[in-house]
Amino acid sequence: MTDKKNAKDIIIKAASRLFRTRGYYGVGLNEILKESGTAKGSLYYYFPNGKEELAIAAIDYTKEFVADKIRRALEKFEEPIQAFQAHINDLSEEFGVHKEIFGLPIGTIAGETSLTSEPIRLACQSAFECWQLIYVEKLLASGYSEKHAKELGLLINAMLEGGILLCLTTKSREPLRIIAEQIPFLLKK
Amino acid sequence: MTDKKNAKDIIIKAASRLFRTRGYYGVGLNEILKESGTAKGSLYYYFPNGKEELAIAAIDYTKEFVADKIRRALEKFEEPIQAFQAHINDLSEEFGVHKEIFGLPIGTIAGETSLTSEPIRLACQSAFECWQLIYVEKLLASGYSEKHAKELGLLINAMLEGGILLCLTTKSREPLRIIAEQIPFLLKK
DNA sequence: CTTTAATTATAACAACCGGTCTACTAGTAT
DNA sequence: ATACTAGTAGACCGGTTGTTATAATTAAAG
Repeated sequence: MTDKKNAKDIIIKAASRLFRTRGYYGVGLNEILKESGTAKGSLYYYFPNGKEELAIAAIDYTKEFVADKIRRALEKFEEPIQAFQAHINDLSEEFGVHKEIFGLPIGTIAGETSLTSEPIRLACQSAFECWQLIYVEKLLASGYSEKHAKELGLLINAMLEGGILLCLTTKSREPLRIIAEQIPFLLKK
Repeated sequence: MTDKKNAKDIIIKAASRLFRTRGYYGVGLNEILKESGTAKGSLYYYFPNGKEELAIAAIDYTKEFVADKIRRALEKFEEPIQAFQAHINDLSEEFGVHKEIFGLPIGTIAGETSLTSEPIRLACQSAFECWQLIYVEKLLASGYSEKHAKELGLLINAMLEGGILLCLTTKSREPLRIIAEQIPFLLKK
Protein backbone atom coordinates (compact mmCIF):
# COMPACT_ATOMS: atom_id res chain seq x y z
CA MET A 1 0.00 0.00 0.00
CA THR A 2 3.08 2.22 0.09
CA ASP A 3 3.70 4.53 -2.77
CA LYS A 4 6.12 4.09 -5.61
CA LYS A 5 9.02 2.29 -4.07
CA ASN A 6 9.93 -1.07 -5.43
CA ALA A 7 9.10 -2.41 -8.85
CA LYS A 8 6.64 -4.89 -7.45
CA ASP A 9 4.21 -2.21 -6.30
CA ILE A 10 4.57 -0.29 -9.52
CA ILE A 11 3.66 -3.37 -11.51
CA ILE A 12 0.69 -4.13 -9.28
CA LYS A 13 -0.63 -0.62 -9.61
CA ALA A 14 -0.37 -0.62 -13.37
CA ALA A 15 -1.91 -4.07 -13.62
CA SER A 16 -4.72 -3.08 -11.28
CA ARG A 17 -5.64 -0.13 -13.45
CA LEU A 18 -5.46 -1.98 -16.73
CA PHE A 19 -7.24 -5.11 -15.55
CA ARG A 20 -10.01 -3.04 -14.04
CA THR A 21 -10.69 -1.10 -17.20
CA ARG A 22 -10.26 -3.77 -19.86
CA GLY A 23 -10.41 -7.11 -18.11
CA TYR A 24 -8.04 -10.02 -17.67
CA TYR A 25 -7.85 -11.32 -21.21
CA GLY A 26 -8.08 -7.86 -22.69
CA VAL A 27 -4.72 -6.77 -21.32
CA GLY A 28 -1.39 -8.29 -22.25
CA LEU A 29 1.70 -8.59 -20.15
CA ASN A 30 3.65 -6.41 -22.53
CA GLU A 31 1.21 -3.60 -22.06
CA ILE A 32 1.45 -3.82 -18.30
CA LEU A 33 5.22 -3.73 -18.55
CA LYS A 34 5.22 -0.78 -20.88
CA GLU A 35 2.82 1.13 -18.64
CA SER A 36 4.81 0.34 -15.51
CA GLY A 37 8.18 0.97 -17.14
CA THR A 38 9.59 -2.35 -15.99
CA ALA A 39 10.78 -5.41 -17.83
CA LYS A 40 9.70 -8.99 -18.04
CA GLY A 41 12.47 -10.20 -15.81
CA SER A 42 11.16 -8.21 -12.88
CA LEU A 43 7.61 -9.35 -13.39
CA TYR A 44 8.46 -13.02 -13.31
CA TYR A 45 10.85 -12.47 -10.45
CA TYR A 46 8.10 -11.10 -8.23
CA PHE A 47 5.31 -13.20 -9.71
CA PRO A 48 6.79 -16.59 -10.58
CA ASN A 49 3.37 -17.95 -11.45
CA GLY A 50 2.86 -15.32 -14.09
CA LYS A 51 -0.21 -13.45 -15.13
CA GLU A 52 -2.63 -15.23 -12.84
CA GLU A 53 -0.61 -14.47 -9.73
CA LEU A 54 -0.22 -10.87 -10.80
CA ALA A 55 -3.95 -10.57 -11.36
CA ILE A 56 -4.66 -11.81 -7.86
CA ALA A 57 -2.23 -9.31 -6.40
CA ALA A 58 -3.86 -6.58 -8.46
CA ILE A 59 -7.31 -7.55 -7.23
CA ASP A 60 -6.13 -7.57 -3.63
CA TYR A 61 -4.69 -4.12 -4.14
CA THR A 62 -7.95 -2.91 -5.65
CA LYS A 63 -9.84 -4.45 -2.76
CA GLU A 64 -7.94 -2.42 -0.17
CA PHE A 65 -7.91 0.69 -2.30
CA VAL A 66 -11.65 0.63 -2.82
CA ALA A 67 -12.31 -0.35 0.80
CA ASP A 68 -10.52 2.79 1.94
CA LYS A 69 -12.51 4.88 -0.48
CA ILE A 70 -15.76 3.40 0.78
CA ARG A 71 -14.84 3.98 4.42
CA ARG A 72 -13.87 7.56 3.80
CA ALA A 73 -17.10 8.27 1.96
CA LEU A 74 -19.35 6.62 4.53
CA GLU A 75 -17.71 8.53 7.36
CA LYS A 76 -19.00 11.81 6.01
CA PHE A 77 -22.53 11.26 7.31
CA GLU A 78 -23.83 9.38 10.28
CA GLU A 79 -27.17 8.60 8.67
CA PRO A 80 -26.78 5.66 6.27
CA ILE A 81 -29.04 7.16 3.65
CA GLN A 82 -26.98 10.30 3.29
CA ALA A 83 -23.74 8.36 3.67
CA PHE A 84 -24.47 5.92 0.89
CA GLN A 85 -25.75 8.66 -1.34
CA ALA A 86 -22.52 10.53 -0.75
CA HIS A 87 -20.53 7.44 -1.63
CA ILE A 88 -22.39 6.80 -4.85
CA ASN A 89 -22.26 10.43 -5.87
CA ASP A 90 -18.51 10.34 -5.25
CA LEU A 91 -18.25 7.52 -7.76
CA SER A 92 -20.46 9.35 -10.19
CA GLU A 93 -18.37 12.46 -9.80
CA GLU A 94 -15.16 10.54 -10.36
CA PHE A 95 -16.55 9.07 -13.52
CA GLY A 96 -17.49 12.48 -14.80
CA VAL A 97 -14.04 13.91 -14.24
CA HIS A 98 -11.72 11.30 -15.76
CA LYS A 99 -13.76 8.63 -17.44
CA GLU A 100 -10.83 7.01 -19.12
CA ILE A 101 -9.24 5.55 -16.04
CA PHE A 102 -12.46 4.47 -14.47
CA GLY A 103 -13.45 0.86 -14.64
CA LEU A 104 -15.70 -1.50 -12.89
CA PRO A 105 -13.67 -2.06 -9.78
CA ILE A 106 -13.41 -5.73 -10.58
CA GLY A 107 -16.65 -6.61 -12.35
CA THR A 108 -15.14 -7.28 -15.74
CA ILE A 109 -12.35 -9.51 -14.56
CA ALA A 110 -14.72 -11.29 -12.21
CA GLY A 111 -17.09 -12.13 -15.03
CA GLU A 112 -14.32 -13.24 -17.36
CA THR A 113 -12.62 -15.59 -14.96
CA SER A 114 -15.44 -16.95 -12.81
CA LEU A 115 -15.45 -20.10 -14.92
CA THR A 116 -11.83 -20.26 -15.98
CA SER A 117 -9.66 -19.46 -12.99
CA GLU A 118 -10.64 -20.54 -9.52
CA PRO A 119 -7.87 -18.56 -7.74
CA ILE A 120 -8.90 -15.32 -9.42
CA ARG A 121 -12.55 -16.03 -8.75
CA LEU A 122 -11.79 -16.43 -5.04
CA ALA A 123 -9.85 -13.18 -5.00
CA CYS A 124 -12.84 -11.38 -6.48
CA GLN A 125 -15.17 -13.04 -4.02
CA SER A 126 -12.97 -11.87 -1.16
CA ALA A 127 -13.07 -8.31 -2.44
CA PHE A 128 -16.84 -8.28 -2.72
CA GLU A 129 -17.16 -9.70 0.78
CA CYS A 130 -14.81 -7.08 2.12
CA TRP A 131 -16.81 -4.21 0.65
CA GLN A 132 -20.09 -5.72 1.70
CA LEU A 133 -18.84 -6.00 5.26
CA ILE A 134 -18.15 -2.28 5.38
CA TYR A 135 -21.69 -1.58 4.19
CA VAL A 136 -23.10 -3.99 6.75
CA GLU A 137 -21.22 -2.40 9.62
CA LYS A 138 -22.47 1.01 8.70
CA LEU A 139 -26.03 -0.27 8.71
CA LEU A 140 -25.64 -2.20 11.95
CA ALA A 141 -24.40 0.94 13.65
CA SER A 142 -27.71 2.58 12.78
CA GLY A 143 -29.85 -0.16 14.23
CA TYR A 144 -30.63 -2.31 11.23
CA SER A 145 -31.06 -5.97 12.01
CA GLU A 146 -28.22 -8.31 11.16
CA LYS A 147 -30.25 -10.03 8.46
CA HIS A 148 -31.56 -6.84 6.91
CA ALA A 149 -28.12 -5.26 6.94
CA LYS A 150 -26.57 -8.19 5.13
CA GLU A 151 -29.28 -8.18 2.48
CA LEU A 152 -28.88 -4.47 1.90
CA GLY A 153 -25.10 -4.78 1.81
CA LEU A 154 -25.35 -7.32 -0.96
CA LEU A 155 -27.86 -5.24 -2.81
CA ILE A 156 -25.66 -2.17 -2.68
CA ASN A 157 -22.74 -4.17 -4.00
CA ALA A 158 -24.85 -5.39 -6.90
CA MET A 159 -26.30 -1.98 -7.64
CA LEU A 160 -22.89 -0.35 -7.70
CA GLU A 161 -21.27 -2.87 -9.98
CA GLY A 162 -24.26 -2.75 -12.25
CA GLY A 163 -24.43 1.02 -12.09
CA ILE A 164 -20.78 1.45 -12.97
CA LEU A 165 -21.27 -0.92 -15.87
CA LEU A 166 -24.16 1.18 -17.15
CA CYS A 167 -22.10 4.35 -16.78
CA LEU A 168 -19.37 2.82 -18.88
CA THR A 169 -21.72 1.53 -21.53
CA THR A 170 -23.68 4.74 -21.85
CA LYS A 171 -20.67 6.99 -21.35
CA SER A 172 -22.68 8.98 -18.88
CA ARG A 173 -22.72 9.43 -15.16
CA GLU A 174 -26.48 9.52 -14.99
CA PRO A 175 -26.96 5.85 -14.04
CA LEU A 176 -25.07 6.19 -10.78
CA ARG A 177 -26.82 9.43 -9.98
CA ILE A 178 -30.21 7.87 -10.49
CA ILE A 179 -29.23 4.94 -8.32
CA ALA A 180 -28.17 7.32 -5.57
CA GLU A 181 -31.61 8.91 -5.67
CA GLN A 182 -33.30 5.58 -5.05
CA ILE A 183 -31.29 4.85 -1.92
CA PRO A 184 -33.84 6.40 0.47
CA PHE A 185 -36.58 4.03 -0.67
CA LEU A 186 -34.28 1.12 -0.24
CA LEU A 187 -32.98 1.90 3.21
CA LYS A 188 -36.36 2.67 4.70
CA LYS A 189 -36.56 0.65 7.89
CA MET B 1 -21.68 -29.84 -41.83
CA THR B 2 -24.92 -28.00 -42.36
CA ASP B 3 -27.23 -28.83 -39.52
CA LYS B 4 -30.92 -28.11 -39.44
CA LYS B 5 -30.29 -24.38 -39.67
CA ASN B 6 -27.92 -22.30 -41.65
CA ALA B 7 -24.36 -21.88 -40.45
CA LYS B 8 -24.77 -18.21 -39.72
CA ASP B 9 -27.26 -18.76 -36.94
CA ILE B 10 -25.26 -21.61 -35.51
CA ILE B 11 -22.17 -19.43 -35.34
CA ILE B 12 -24.08 -16.57 -33.74
CA LYS B 13 -25.56 -18.85 -31.12
CA ALA B 14 -22.22 -20.36 -30.20
CA ALA B 15 -20.55 -16.96 -30.14
CA SER B 16 -23.32 -15.53 -28.03
CA ARG B 17 -22.91 -18.23 -25.41
CA LEU B 18 -19.13 -18.04 -25.29
CA PHE B 19 -18.89 -14.26 -25.31
CA ARG B 20 -21.48 -14.02 -22.57
CA THR B 21 -19.67 -16.39 -20.27
CA ARG B 22 -16.04 -15.46 -20.86
CA GLY B 23 -16.02 -12.10 -22.53
CA TYR B 24 -14.81 -10.77 -25.85
CA TYR B 25 -11.08 -11.12 -25.44
CA GLY B 26 -11.42 -14.33 -23.47
CA VAL B 27 -12.78 -16.28 -26.41
CA GLY B 28 -10.91 -17.01 -29.61
CA LEU B 29 -12.33 -17.47 -33.07
CA ASN B 30 -11.07 -21.04 -33.22
CA GLU B 31 -13.02 -21.94 -30.13
CA ILE B 32 -16.20 -20.49 -31.54
CA LEU B 33 -15.67 -22.49 -34.71
CA LYS B 34 -14.98 -25.69 -32.84
CA GLU B 35 -18.08 -25.22 -30.70
CA SER B 36 -20.27 -24.42 -33.68
CA GLY B 37 -18.79 -27.14 -35.88
CA THR B 38 -18.12 -24.75 -38.73
CA ALA B 39 -14.97 -23.56 -40.42
CA LYS B 40 -13.24 -20.26 -40.79
CA GLY B 41 -14.37 -19.85 -44.36
CA SER B 42 -18.00 -19.76 -43.31
CA LEU B 43 -17.37 -17.32 -40.54
CA TYR B 44 -15.68 -14.79 -42.76
CA TYR B 45 -18.24 -15.38 -45.46
CA TYR B 46 -21.05 -14.25 -43.18
CA PHE B 47 -19.03 -11.77 -41.16
CA PRO B 48 -16.51 -10.16 -43.50
CA ASN B 49 -15.46 -7.72 -40.80
CA GLY B 50 -14.43 -10.50 -38.51
CA LYS B 51 -14.66 -10.87 -34.79
CA GLU B 52 -16.07 -7.45 -34.06
CA GLU B 53 -18.95 -7.88 -36.48
CA LEU B 54 -19.67 -11.32 -35.09
CA ALA B 55 -19.67 -9.96 -31.56
CA ILE B 56 -22.22 -7.33 -32.48
CA ALA B 57 -24.45 -9.95 -34.08
CA ALA B 58 -24.09 -12.11 -30.98
CA ILE B 59 -25.04 -9.20 -28.73
CA ASP B 60 -28.08 -8.41 -30.87
CA TYR B 61 -29.10 -12.04 -30.65
CA THR B 62 -28.69 -12.00 -26.86
CA LYS B 63 -30.67 -8.79 -26.72
CA GLU B 64 -33.71 -10.34 -28.41
CA PHE B 65 -33.33 -13.62 -26.59
CA VAL B 66 -33.22 -11.95 -23.19
CA ALA B 67 -35.98 -9.52 -24.12
CA ASP B 68 -38.29 -12.43 -24.85
CA LYS B 69 -37.39 -14.05 -21.59
CA ILE B 70 -38.12 -10.84 -19.69
CA ARG B 71 -41.47 -10.36 -21.43
CA ARG B 72 -42.54 -13.91 -20.72
CA ALA B 73 -41.61 -13.63 -17.06
CA LEU B 74 -43.30 -10.28 -16.54
CA GLU B 75 -46.51 -11.50 -18.12
CA LYS B 76 -47.03 -14.00 -15.34
CA PHE B 77 -48.26 -11.39 -12.88
CA GLU B 78 -50.07 -8.15 -13.37
CA GLU B 79 -48.66 -6.56 -10.25
CA PRO B 80 -45.14 -5.31 -10.96
CA ILE B 81 -43.80 -6.43 -7.61
CA GLN B 82 -44.76 -10.03 -8.11
CA ALA B 83 -43.83 -9.90 -11.78
CA PHE B 84 -40.31 -8.64 -11.21
CA GLN B 85 -39.81 -11.06 -8.37
CA ALA B 86 -40.86 -13.87 -10.68
CA HIS B 87 -38.42 -12.70 -13.29
CA ILE B 88 -35.50 -12.51 -10.91
CA ASN B 89 -36.33 -15.84 -9.36
CA ASP B 90 -36.43 -17.34 -12.83
CA LEU B 91 -32.88 -16.16 -13.34
CA SER B 92 -31.84 -17.48 -9.97
CA GLU B 93 -33.44 -20.82 -10.75
CA GLU B 94 -31.72 -21.02 -14.10
CA PHE B 95 -28.41 -20.38 -12.47
CA GLY B 96 -28.99 -23.14 -9.96
CA VAL B 97 -29.81 -25.69 -12.62
CA HIS B 98 -26.99 -25.28 -15.12
CA LYS B 99 -24.48 -22.81 -13.81
CA GLU B 100 -21.91 -23.55 -16.46
CA ILE B 101 -23.76 -22.01 -19.33
CA PHE B 102 -24.96 -19.00 -17.43
CA GLY B 103 -23.15 -15.74 -17.89
CA LEU B 104 -23.79 -12.11 -17.39
CA PRO B 105 -26.05 -11.48 -20.34
CA ILE B 106 -23.57 -8.98 -21.70
CA GLY B 107 -21.96 -7.38 -18.67
CA THR B 108 -18.52 -8.84 -19.20
CA ILE B 109 -18.20 -7.96 -22.84
CA ALA B 110 -19.67 -4.54 -22.17
CA GLY B 111 -17.03 -3.80 -19.56
CA GLU B 112 -14.19 -5.10 -21.68
CA THR B 113 -15.02 -3.15 -24.79
CA SER B 114 -16.54 0.07 -23.50
CA LEU B 115 -13.20 1.79 -24.04
CA THR B 116 -11.82 -0.21 -26.94
CA SER B 117 -14.62 -0.76 -29.46
CA GLU B 118 -17.25 1.85 -30.07
CA PRO B 119 -19.46 -0.37 -32.27
CA ILE B 120 -19.63 -3.09 -29.64
CA ARG B 121 -20.24 -0.53 -26.92
CA LEU B 122 -23.21 0.81 -28.87
CA ALA B 123 -24.60 -2.69 -29.36
CA CYS B 124 -24.44 -3.23 -25.60
CA GLN B 125 -26.06 0.11 -24.94
CA SER B 126 -28.87 -0.80 -27.31
CA ALA B 127 -29.47 -4.06 -25.47
CA PHE B 128 -29.61 -2.38 -22.09
CA GLU B 129 -32.02 0.21 -23.42
CA CYS B 130 -34.22 -2.49 -24.91
CA TRP B 131 -34.49 -4.35 -21.63
CA GLN B 132 -35.03 -1.18 -19.66
CA LEU B 133 -37.87 -0.22 -21.96
CA ILE B 134 -39.68 -3.46 -21.18
CA TYR B 135 -39.34 -2.78 -17.49
CA VAL B 136 -40.57 0.77 -17.95
CA GLU B 137 -43.64 -0.29 -19.90
CA LYS B 138 -44.59 -2.76 -17.22
CA LEU B 139 -44.36 -0.03 -14.61
CA LEU B 140 -46.22 2.52 -16.68
CA ALA B 141 -49.08 0.08 -17.08
CA SER B 142 -49.46 0.04 -13.33
CA GLY B 143 -49.64 3.78 -12.95
CA TYR B 144 -46.07 4.74 -12.15
CA SER B 145 -45.06 8.13 -13.41
CA GLU B 146 -42.90 8.32 -16.49
CA LYS B 147 -39.94 9.63 -14.53
CA HIS B 148 -40.24 7.14 -11.71
CA ALA B 149 -40.66 4.23 -14.12
CA LYS B 150 -37.51 5.16 -16.00
CA GLU B 151 -35.51 5.43 -12.83
CA LEU B 152 -36.71 2.08 -11.59
CA GLY B 153 -36.09 0.48 -14.95
CA LEU B 154 -32.51 1.58 -14.86
CA LEU B 155 -32.13 0.43 -11.30
CA ILE B 156 -33.48 -3.01 -12.11
CA ASN B 157 -31.07 -3.30 -14.99
CA ALA B 158 -28.16 -2.43 -12.72
CA MET B 159 -29.31 -4.73 -9.94
CA LEU B 160 -29.67 -7.66 -12.28
CA GLU B 161 -26.30 -7.29 -13.95
CA GLY B 162 -24.70 -6.82 -10.56
CA GLY B 163 -26.64 -9.68 -9.06
CA ILE B 164 -25.70 -12.09 -11.81
CA LEU B 165 -22.10 -11.06 -11.38
CA LEU B 166 -22.28 -11.83 -7.68
CA CYS B 167 -23.89 -15.19 -8.39
CA LEU B 168 -21.05 -16.07 -10.70
CA THR B 169 -18.29 -15.02 -8.33
CA THR B 170 -19.82 -16.68 -5.30
CA LYS B 171 -21.03 -19.72 -7.23
CA SER B 172 -24.35 -19.40 -5.50
CA ARG B 173 -27.81 -18.33 -6.46
CA GLU B 174 -28.39 -16.55 -3.19
CA PRO B 175 -27.52 -13.05 -4.44
CA LEU B 176 -30.33 -12.98 -6.98
CA ARG B 177 -32.76 -14.42 -4.46
CA ILE B 178 -31.90 -11.76 -1.93
CA ILE B 179 -32.30 -9.08 -4.57
CA ALA B 180 -35.72 -10.43 -5.45
CA GLU B 181 -36.77 -10.08 -1.82
CA GLN B 182 -35.88 -6.40 -1.81
CA ILE B 183 -38.06 -5.59 -4.79
CA PRO B 184 -41.16 -4.71 -2.73
CA PHE B 185 -39.32 -1.94 -0.87
CA LEU B 186 -38.09 -0.57 -4.13
CA LEU B 187 -41.33 -0.52 -6.04
CA LYS B 188 -43.35 1.02 -3.26
CA LYS B 189 -45.20 3.94 -4.77
C1' DC C 1 38.30 -4.73 -3.51
C1' DT C 2 36.07 -9.53 -3.90
C1' DT C 3 32.37 -12.42 -3.54
C1' DT C 4 27.67 -13.33 -3.41
C1' DA C 5 23.07 -12.54 -3.70
C1' DA C 6 19.18 -9.73 -5.49
C1' DT C 7 17.24 -7.62 -9.22
C1' DT C 8 16.67 -6.22 -14.02
C1' DA C 9 17.13 -6.56 -18.90
C1' DT C 10 16.89 -9.28 -23.34
C1' DA C 11 16.33 -13.00 -26.46
C1' DA C 12 14.10 -16.86 -27.75
C1' DC C 13 10.14 -20.10 -27.26
C1' DA C 14 5.98 -22.67 -28.66
C1' DA C 15 1.25 -21.73 -28.85
C1' DC C 16 -2.22 -19.18 -30.35
C1' DC C 17 -4.43 -14.89 -32.17
C1' DG C 18 -7.45 -12.72 -35.89
C1' DG C 19 -7.40 -12.59 -40.65
C1' DT C 20 -6.47 -13.95 -45.67
C1' DC C 21 -6.38 -16.89 -49.39
C1' DT C 22 -7.29 -20.55 -52.50
C1' DA C 23 -9.29 -24.96 -53.51
C1' DC C 24 -13.32 -27.39 -53.27
C1' DT C 25 -18.21 -29.02 -52.95
C1' DA C 26 -23.01 -28.74 -53.96
C1' DG C 27 -26.88 -26.92 -56.05
C1' DT C 28 -29.25 -24.43 -59.89
C1' DA C 29 -30.28 -22.51 -64.18
C1' DT C 30 -29.38 -22.70 -68.83
C1' DA D 1 -23.35 -31.28 -70.02
C1' DT D 2 -21.95 -26.63 -68.91
C1' DA D 3 -21.40 -22.48 -66.48
C1' DC D 4 -22.27 -20.01 -62.59
C1' DT D 5 -22.70 -19.14 -57.73
C1' DA D 6 -23.36 -19.67 -52.78
C1' DG D 7 -21.18 -21.74 -49.30
C1' DT D 8 -17.55 -24.75 -46.96
C1' DA D 9 -13.03 -26.41 -45.75
C1' DG D 10 -8.67 -25.63 -44.05
C1' DA D 11 -3.82 -24.44 -44.87
C1' DC D 12 -1.28 -20.47 -44.16
C1' DC D 13 0.37 -15.65 -42.65
C1' DG D 14 2.43 -12.13 -39.70
C1' DG D 15 2.00 -10.72 -35.24
C1' DT D 16 1.32 -11.30 -30.34
C1' DT D 17 0.56 -14.07 -26.32
C1' DG D 18 2.40 -15.89 -21.77
C1' DT D 19 6.44 -18.15 -20.36
C1' DT D 20 11.27 -19.57 -19.84
C1' DA D 21 16.21 -19.17 -19.84
C1' DT D 22 20.13 -16.67 -19.56
C1' DA D 23 22.99 -12.64 -19.43
C1' DA D 24 23.87 -8.16 -17.43
C1' DT D 25 23.55 -5.11 -13.78
C1' DT D 26 23.23 -3.48 -9.15
C1' DA D 27 23.48 -3.88 -3.94
C1' DA D 28 25.20 -5.91 0.14
C1' DA D 29 28.42 -8.32 2.88
C1' DG D 30 32.96 -9.98 4.19
